[in-house]
Amino acid sequence: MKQTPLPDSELAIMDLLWGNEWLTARQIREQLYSHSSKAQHGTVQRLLQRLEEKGYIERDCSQFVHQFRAKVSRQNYTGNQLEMLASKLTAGSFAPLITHLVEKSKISSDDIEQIKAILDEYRVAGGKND
Amino acid sequence: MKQTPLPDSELAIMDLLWGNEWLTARQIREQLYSHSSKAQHGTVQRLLQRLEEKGYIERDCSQFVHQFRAKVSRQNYTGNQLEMLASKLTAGSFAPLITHLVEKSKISSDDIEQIKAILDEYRVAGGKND
DNA sequence: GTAATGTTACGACGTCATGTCGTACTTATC
DNA sequence: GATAAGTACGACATGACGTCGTAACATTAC
Repeated sequence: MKQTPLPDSELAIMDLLWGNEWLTARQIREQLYSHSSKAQHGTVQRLLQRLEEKGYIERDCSQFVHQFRAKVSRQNYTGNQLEMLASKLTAGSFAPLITHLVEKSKISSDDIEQIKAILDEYRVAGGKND
Repeated sequence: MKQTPLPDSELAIMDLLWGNEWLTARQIREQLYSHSSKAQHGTVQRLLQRLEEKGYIERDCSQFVHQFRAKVSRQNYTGNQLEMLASKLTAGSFAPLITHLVEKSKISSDDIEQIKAILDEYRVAGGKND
């Protein structure tokens, strides 16, 4: 499944769906466009439709009022985007990125500890391959 | 300096400039458009112009034939893109990204060792906070 | 010096993604 | 049946991208 980057408007919807499963179009609209009480009904419907076409969400049509739920998890999406970025910019190697980020202090100490823990755990649990 | 993501055509040029400093428009054109011997002169010029406007490259106009060089390093650009991705998708934290990559074995063992080394060195040397 | 060649500068355009709305149709409620 | 709420989707304005063409200019060859 080719995961093209999502435009902001669609990502906003995914954000909601990643936080609550089974939302209706109305619920989404009320959270994203609560202000202007115009006809943005169509807008949300359109975005949902596009997200469905792309395979990012699924729809329960069993009721008259459809329900929507994320089909691709945030982790999955985020990971894929990261991968694409890395393969596009650094031939797939991440070490240079991390180096840069660490040097620029862009990674918080918290994050560093967490990442170290992750890597350690991997070594213990996973062992090597390739 | 706001680093918007570069379109593919401009990224291709950056790729060249990240590998060789001071290229001329002609050299770039010959590597990117060697085939169709049409009038893509203008294309490369245009792209170079846009890259310059965005601050990604600089131009030496002292000679009639201008020379171009990357002003933003690959590391810098890549790091920024990664940052933007993280802030957009994971509230700025990198740990989830790394987790995903490790779990999917997208990071090579080599990379893991390198990253661990980087983080260790940081802890010893830097000891920052924020 | 004039013509021919190579170069820069940039306006313009077709195409496509994005965000948006409007309208037509469908189902539920009364 | 009439009204309200919802879905389906065509349409459009805007802007980014990749591209070219042409005008203006410097350099080289005659």
